[in-house]
Amino acid sequence: MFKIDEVARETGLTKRTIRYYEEIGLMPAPERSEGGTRQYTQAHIEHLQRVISARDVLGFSLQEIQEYMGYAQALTGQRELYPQIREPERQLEKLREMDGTLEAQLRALDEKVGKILAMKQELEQFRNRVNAGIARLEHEHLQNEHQPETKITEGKNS
Amino acid sequence: MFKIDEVARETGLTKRTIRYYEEIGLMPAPERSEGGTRQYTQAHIEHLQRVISARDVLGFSLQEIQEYMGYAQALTGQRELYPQIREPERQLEKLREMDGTLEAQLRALDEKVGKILAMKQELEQFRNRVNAGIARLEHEHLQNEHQPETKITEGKNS
DNA sequence: TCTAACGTTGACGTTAACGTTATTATGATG
DNA sequence: CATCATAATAACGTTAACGTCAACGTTAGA
Repeated sequence: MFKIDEVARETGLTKRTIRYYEEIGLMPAPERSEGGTRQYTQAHIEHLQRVISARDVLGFSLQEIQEYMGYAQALTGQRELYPQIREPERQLEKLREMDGTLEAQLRALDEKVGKILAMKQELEQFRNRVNAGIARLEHEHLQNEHQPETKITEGKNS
Repeated sequence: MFKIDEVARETGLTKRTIRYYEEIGLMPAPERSEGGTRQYTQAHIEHLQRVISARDVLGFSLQEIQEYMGYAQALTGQRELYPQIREPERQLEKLREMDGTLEAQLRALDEKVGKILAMKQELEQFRNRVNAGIARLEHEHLQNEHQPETKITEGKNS
């Protein structure tokens, strides 16, 4: 059982942010002590780390993360796969819908990876040009150190 | 030469956003007609597409994109590699600094790719579980369709 | 038990990234 | 050259994602 300050240190979030994520439903509300103090579990910390990952890495808005986390929660078993649905036909429908959503999300991730790799290539190309410039300047610098006087003293006398 | 509305259609940005990006220095200010109308070139469009990519794919803030675009601009030749610096020693220093920054950016991109792939794996795992659930339900459904009457009519007569 | 440190709940403030509206000027077209 | 769709500037509005501050309750340790 952790208090909010420890969770903040573990995750790097501020206490305000942690409460805010609970407020907007991005986090399951933790149990409270008799006095009202929030008591977090390890699962809460891991949940927050997923949220951070989605936020920072994918650049998702917190709204988008809510959808994504719906599946992540199910994945970690914090929530049942098909909760209170009794009729098997509705269950099947729901599962097929989830499969479709997941497929779309996976495709989106592939696309992102592709674009990042493209940017990487551009940056690498550019870095090569920079390195070529460095090499050239270093070469010129060497020239100037090995025969510097010749040009300067030239045409003075003789 | 494009007017702002064509640029908007090409890039998918609104006119407001295009002007805003110019305002905060995220875009080189285009030439103006005598009357003051902005006249964009193909280079401007490509520039904007890079900005969009960095914004959407990497989730960068516009501030962060400014730094990134410093290099991207040099890459497309819209800006010289080492502009008005005359002293070769300062040039070398500058180039080495750029190389360092680029290396850091490349590492950051690698890290992002890694995290995305990790998320992909989790989603794929979860999708497998969903598909297993679908298969199970479909199987049960078949059972119910092949021998439905037997149970219902059973015990009626005979 | 008392107190210092921490927690909670409002409530208002802030910043980035635009949207929207109004007013006025521009430019292609019949 | 008249006009009608566009463009520009200015200014205020909006939303997400928190920060900050005040007032008050809780908790753990001397």
